[in-house]
Formats: sequence, C-alpha cells, structure tokens
Amino acid sequence: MSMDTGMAGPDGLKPTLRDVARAAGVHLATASRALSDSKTRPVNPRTAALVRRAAAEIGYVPDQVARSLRTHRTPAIGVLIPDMSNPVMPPLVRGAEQVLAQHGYTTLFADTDNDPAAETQRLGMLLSWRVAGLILATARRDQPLAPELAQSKVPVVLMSRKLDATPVPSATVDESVGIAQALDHLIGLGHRRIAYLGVPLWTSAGHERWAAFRDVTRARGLAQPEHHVVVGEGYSEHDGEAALARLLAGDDPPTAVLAGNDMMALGCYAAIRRAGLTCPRDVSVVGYNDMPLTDRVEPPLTTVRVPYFDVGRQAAGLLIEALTVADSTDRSVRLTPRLVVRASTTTSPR
Amino acid sequence: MSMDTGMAGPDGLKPTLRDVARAAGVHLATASRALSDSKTRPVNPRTAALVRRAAAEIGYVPDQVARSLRTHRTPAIGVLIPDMSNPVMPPLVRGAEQVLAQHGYTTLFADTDNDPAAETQRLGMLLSWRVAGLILATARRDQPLAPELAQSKVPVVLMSRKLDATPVPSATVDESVGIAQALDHLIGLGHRRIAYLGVPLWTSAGHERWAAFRDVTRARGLAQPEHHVVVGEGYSEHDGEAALARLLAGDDPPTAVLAGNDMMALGCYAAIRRAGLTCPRDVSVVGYNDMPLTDRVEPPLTTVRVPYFDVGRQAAGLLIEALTVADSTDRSVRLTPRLVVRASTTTSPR
DNA sequence: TTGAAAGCGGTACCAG
DNA sequence: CTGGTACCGCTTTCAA
Repeated sequence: MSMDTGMAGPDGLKPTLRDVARAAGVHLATASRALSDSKTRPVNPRTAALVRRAAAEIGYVPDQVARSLRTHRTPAIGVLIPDMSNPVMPPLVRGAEQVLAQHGYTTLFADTDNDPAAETQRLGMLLSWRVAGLILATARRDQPLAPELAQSKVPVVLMSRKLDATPVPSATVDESVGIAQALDHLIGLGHRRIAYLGVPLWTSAGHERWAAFRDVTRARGLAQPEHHVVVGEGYSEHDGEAALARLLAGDDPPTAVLAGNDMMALGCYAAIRRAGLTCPRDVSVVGYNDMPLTDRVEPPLTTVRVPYFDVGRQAAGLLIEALTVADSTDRSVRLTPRLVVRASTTTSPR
Repeated sequence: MSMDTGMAGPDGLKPTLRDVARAAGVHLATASRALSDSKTRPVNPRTAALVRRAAAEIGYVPDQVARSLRTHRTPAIGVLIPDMSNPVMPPLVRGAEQVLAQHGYTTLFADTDNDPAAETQRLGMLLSWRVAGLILATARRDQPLAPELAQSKVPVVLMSRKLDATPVPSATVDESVGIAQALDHLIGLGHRRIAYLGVPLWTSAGHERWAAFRDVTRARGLAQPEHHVVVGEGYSEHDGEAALARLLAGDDPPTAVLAGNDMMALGCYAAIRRAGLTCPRDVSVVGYNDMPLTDRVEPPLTTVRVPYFDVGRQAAGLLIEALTVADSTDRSVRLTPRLVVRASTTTSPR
C-alpha cells in the first residue's frame, strides 16, 4: 500500500523516465532533456551520457502515448484503404508506409472493405487517436469528405483519388495520358472501331479514364458509336466478358477494346474466345494498371502501367509537407502512366 | 500568440470532456461515466442522455491517447509485414485487420521491406506506442524473437510463420498436407522422377514444405535423387527457371516439378519452353499459393491453394484471445491448404 | 545547467 | 447516483 502505486520497479512494469532518472541519479526533467537532446535546452554532455547509458541498461522505451498527450503531437498517420485485395492497393500502401516511417510516423492502417459503415467506424477510430494526418484511398469522386473530417482540422491527402467539389491535396495519375497512349497505339495499328469498357465512374480515376476516352477519340476524329462506350457498376472479369460479348454479337463489333482495368481486359479474352474469335488477330485488347502476371497470360496483355508505389510515396510526401511546412499551399501531385505494349494488340483486321 | 496555446475553446481546438461536461451542466467525472457507460458505475439514464446529446452537438471525440495513458490499455495492435508486394501478404493483413477492428483495435501497420534494420526501427516505433499486442509475419524460423520483445510482456502471435526454438502462438498452414496432396496427385499421374524447387528454408513454411517433400517421397517409396531437390536463397521466377533448366539439361531430367511458390513454377514454364519441351506434355508443374491469375496463365497452373485470409483472421483471433482470456494457454492454429488441379499437370510421358 | 512543478485529457477511487 | 480529486508518463515553463 505504500510502494506499489506508481512503482515501476526494476522487474515490475515497464521502466519509465523516473526509473531512468533514479538510476542515473538525476532529476526526472534532466533525464527527459538528456534523452530528447532538445536544441533549446542544453544538457551537460557527461550527464546526458550518464542518462542514456542508464536508459539503455534498464531497457527504457519512451511512452509515445504520454508524450503525445503532453505535446499534442501524435506522430501517427491514418491510412484508409477500400480493399487490400485490389492489386493496386499494396504498392500504394507500401509506398506510403515507407515514406511515413522514414519521417518517424507510425501508420494506422484500416481496410474498409468498401463498406461505408466500416469506413465510418474506422475513421472514428483513427480520429480518436488524434492522428496527425490522414491518407484516404477510399474517396468517392461525387461524395463530400466525411463531415467528421471536414470540421476537424486534420490534414487530409487523397491517394489515387480526387474529389469533384472539394479541393483536397492528392497524389494521382494523369489518366488522360494513359488513355491517349493506349488509343494512339490502337489507332496507329489501324483500328477505328474501338470500344471502351470502363470501370465505374464513382472513382475519379474511372471518371477521368472515361472522359479521356471520349475526348481523345473525338480529338482524333473517330466517330465513336455511343454503344461502344460501356460503363457500369461492375469492374470484374465477368463484367468485362459480358460487356464485350454483347458488342461482339452486335451489328458493328469493335476491332479493338480498351478496358478500364486488367481484370476486365482478361474478361474480354474470354468473350473473344467464346465468340469463336482470336485475340489479337480478330480483336485487340488493352488493359489498365499492369497488375502482376498480366505479362504471363495468353496473349501477354498490352496495358497501361501505373506507378502506384510512387503515388503512395507522393501522397505521404504531400502529407508530411503539409505537416511540417507552414504555408503548405494545397498542392497536388500528378504522376504519369505509360503504355506497355505486349501481344494482345495488333493491326486491325479491316 | 494569445489563443493558440492550450486553448480548447468552443470554436478553437478539439472539444474535450470538460467542454462536454460544461455544455451538459454536469461534472467532468459524470460526463466520463455517462459516455463510457461502464457497468460498474451507474449513471442516471436522463443524465446520460443529456451528456450524450451535448457530446454529439459539440462534436466531441474522446481522446484515445489520454485514455490509454490513464488506463494503461492501448487498443492497438502492431502488424509487421516483410513485404506487402508479396502476393500472400494482402489477404493476411486484410484478414487480421478485419478481426482486430471488429474487436475495437486499431492496426498499426509496418512494412519492413525484408530489411532487419527497418524491422528494428519499426518494432521500436510500435513498442513505444505501447501496443497491446503484436502480429509478426516477419519471423525467421532460425532466429530468436527480437530481444526487445522477449523481455517485454507484449503478447505476440506469428502469422504464417513459426519459430524453431521459441514456442510462440501462431496461425499457420499445414504445409505437409499441401505437399502430400501435390505429390500424390503427381504420383497418381504416373510420375516417379519428381523434382522439388523450393523456397528458402529460413521461413518455417519453406522449411516445412521441404521437409514434407522429403518425408512424403520417402513414404511413397520414391527414390529421390538428391540433386532433384534444390533449395537456394532465391524464390523468384528467375530462380525457378534457372534451377529447372539445370535439371532438364542433366542426365535424368524429372518428368514433374513441384515448386515452392507460384512464381518459381512460372519460371519452370520458361525453362521447359526454352528446353524445347512442352508443359505439361513433357514436364508437369505444380505451384504453391495459388496467387491471382495463376489460373489464367498458359497452361493454367495446378497449385496449392492456401487460405491466407483465414490465416490472418485466426492470427488476430489468437491475439485477441490472449488479450482477453486470462489463462490463454499458448495455443496455435493450423489451417489446411488444398490442391487445385488445373492444366499444368498430366500423365507422365514414360 | 539542473531542480521544481504544472498540467495534457481522461479514469477511477472516494466521499457525499 | 454525482462531485471532488489524485494521478498515468512525459514535456516544458520558471527559478535557482
């Protein structure tokens, strides 16, 4: 009842700064300064060494929780991901985590499983931790930022996403470049009837790819029949297959297809095969994202390679900047994708 | 210079419990109890409602940092991953995060990039947060647990890994089942000269697969020439290709290959092609992990499907159990993989 | 350069 | 059932 209260004994609980101070024979405050060699408060080098040695000996690990409470600075960043099994996510997260850790930040990870309820729950979790900033890969183009975020002052950066209405800093990819490269490649091969099987428009990337397809085809003077542009709610292999199957059964089947992602492109392979045709001889196919193994399918997929790892790094970089630099104008970063030509595209049959 | 210090004004910084109490016209302590309706301390329902409404109105979010400091309970779990771009990792992480979040825990994520230095750094980070527990997917079979962990009392669970010496709870897969199924499949097809191109032995999974291969071949009475079992430091597609190329150029080339992972199996495809042979006609190939798109390569890969998502869920479950149940015997969980037969295997040519 | 002391935002024990 | 209050572990003024 006398020595068990705050008692962080040598072999009891985790050693605290007090234990270090006692072991080094200095005052608590001195120990603090010695360990966090603050430029502002000088400490006698010999004392500092003493303290540091004592700390090491008793295995002292500073308590980030206590520190955060006191300083109001929480070196932790929340990262919200819609679905980690989407192959574009791992490199994004990996890039972000790498940069964050480099700067001393801990990554608070949350996978929302594309579920709004889960997203709200996770967001509350992260916010209650008083994270210094947030990286969102979950934003939907047409939806506002969660109200909790809007009013809280936590800096937010969007990763591989953008918002229509609200200007939030973001690291994204210039989709129009990817689409233009893909289209010009096909056009160069003589294709004129090019279909677009897009991913849903509720992500900024999906919307931009779709818009770019329309813009570029128009700019190149391609009279694109409306029904050759199909964008639905799905983005799976099956969605790609179904969409192309319909077009191939129609009056004026396309000679080439640009898919909104690689899985849909692979679905096109199936549709082509099922129609008794061959890719690329009868129909050329271009994918998007260059996910792993797309170079190993048959035929190897021509696709747009997107530097997601760098997008992740940049997103983290933007956030760090917003956290450190004072005036940090709301900057955004845009990276450039690149078409990778493989064997799923060839000259137009007609 | 005057209102930026600790000022938690109504429209200034984040509202605290004090603001809530004031708004509701009750005492700080009462507000605390009302919001965390603890079973032990009864609160008048009307008061509670009052407080909750006030909290909602001023947008109060409890400070997890302050709470943790006081309670010594930190609802956060550190998850250490060797490399998120390894296709087995995303489902593992996703599964773990899902369960952790379900139980109110925040996931502190760290990717060590397979770098020991980074691992130490990340571990320190997580430990300084006083995480309630740790999930490690980085453990190397033959290495002891990091000393920081050994002495700290933080519960640890290994995910998809095990340790030789130290008994640490783990969620893993019964590799011997996967290997046995693969081998029996090949043996059933008439193969007798079966090579094993393994992943490195420093993961428990790698070691177990290798050991299982030896055990099962012996048990089935297959006289396996030593040089048909090749295990090196690499596990890439190229490593698989090189290894098999060597065997195919030798005296007694195998008629079938069991690879330690899918990428190596795909490397085998290349080696076979390059040797002027055909898979599966001349050489059958079996992979391991069933990573995405292995069903779309040519020929579709026969491989062992491993339930990594569930392994992740189980790992988190074990940790939760250790955190809640008192006696929590150091349990471990072992899931069962399953061979998926596709087109890269067929009857032995001789 | 170091010691003393005041909290950060909560929780929980104690008294009323 | 509610009010008062001592802290959790650390940083940071203010004095000495």
